[in-house]
Amino acid sequence: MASMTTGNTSRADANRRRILDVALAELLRDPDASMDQIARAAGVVRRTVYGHFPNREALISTLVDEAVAALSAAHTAGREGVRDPAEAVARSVLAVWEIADRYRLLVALAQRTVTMQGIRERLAPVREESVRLLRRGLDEGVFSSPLPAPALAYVHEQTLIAVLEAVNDGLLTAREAGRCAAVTVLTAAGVPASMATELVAKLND
Amino acid sequence: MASMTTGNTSRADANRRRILDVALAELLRDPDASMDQIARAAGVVRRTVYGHFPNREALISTLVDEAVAALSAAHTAGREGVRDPAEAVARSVLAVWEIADRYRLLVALAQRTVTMQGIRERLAPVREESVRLLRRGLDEGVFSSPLPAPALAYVHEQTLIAVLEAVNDGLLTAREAGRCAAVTVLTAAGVPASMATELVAKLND
DNA sequence: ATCGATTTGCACAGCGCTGTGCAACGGCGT
DNA sequence: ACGCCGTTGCACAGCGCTGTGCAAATCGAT
Repeated sequence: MASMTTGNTSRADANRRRILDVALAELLRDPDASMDQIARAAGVVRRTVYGHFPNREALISTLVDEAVAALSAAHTAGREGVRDPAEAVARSVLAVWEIADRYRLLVALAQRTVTMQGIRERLAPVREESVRLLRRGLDEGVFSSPLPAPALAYVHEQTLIAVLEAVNDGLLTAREAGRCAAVTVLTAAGVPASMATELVAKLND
Repeated sequence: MASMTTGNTSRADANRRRILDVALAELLRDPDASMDQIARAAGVVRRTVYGHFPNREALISTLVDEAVAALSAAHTAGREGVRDPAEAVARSVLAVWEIADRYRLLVALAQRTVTMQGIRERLAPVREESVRLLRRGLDEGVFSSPLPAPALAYVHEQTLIAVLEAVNDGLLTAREAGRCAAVTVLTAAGVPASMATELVAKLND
């Protein structure tokens, strides 16, 4: 058991991975899910989870780190080498959509003051990038909103969450949802609906 | 103490009212705030709260009932006798804005599976009205969105939350925020930005 | 079959929260 | 000054969760 923290057997690794995956799903369902709920959902006993993570916070922290990394990558990949802010936002949304569940967890956890304040800090860089992009769009007149860029970023974020929830409730198929989300985010930013749909349609080749 | 639940002394009533008000604020800050936190924030001992409400759920339930009533009233008042869906939505948003904090609590609690599932039920009627209004706007071509009406309702809701949070973070003054929220909701629904700003400006006389 | 790594089962102490009982204390009107 | 009603302080049992210790069982590979 001592080497579980350092050494790497395939068995232990697989379990650790599965615990993390299940924990993501479980925390998505209930942000205050207990270690026992997570363990049982992973087909494992509570004591085993403590073999892989010293405490609850460490588990969540690992999850958050992975999510932030994925989000950051998606966000960056979406907007690199793109001049048009609208297109950058659209690409970014489509990219983030691929890791929607992890994004959702981040937002859900960031809202709870209890869970962690460190999340906001770890999330800050990618949020700032988002704000910069929106501000550029606002300045160039591509976007149009009475809201300042940081506030628009909140709208951007919550819009994604809203569409996510719609998919969750079966109101939308997962396939069309990504494009819908992109179009909605753009129109919320003040891009004419026709222009937004056309742009997003073009991105899917 | 027995008559605290039935009889009405001014003292007890004032306390009860203050407990409810403080509980609203406290639960807004942390949806899982303990009875002790709420009591102390209200300048009262925990035992006293149990004198007014038999248990935690009863307290929250009262809060929810009040909030649903206020929301329902605001929502109805906003759209009665208005033919244009866009104007109805705008008026509704402005009306809801007056009870923003209670609305926020409702949404926050509705998201937690733990707290109550009854909230969704009590919230369902007003949500359905919202969906109907959005659907009418979609059908009449006033709104334009790739999203079906129920999904658009989610976007509507989360957009309000986003602007609320922006105000909370000092990115917006409370005065301008209402109109900003209305404009943003409309543009998210596909109403051209210029038309949305003009309409909302007109509503403030 | 055996060894080492891993998981399990159980027991435990500790913490914070809920809800209740009860006696004492407070203000306020008469 | 008295009585009423609300409030307080304290004590208590119960619950669920966390994190840890330890011995037994189990799995995988040699």
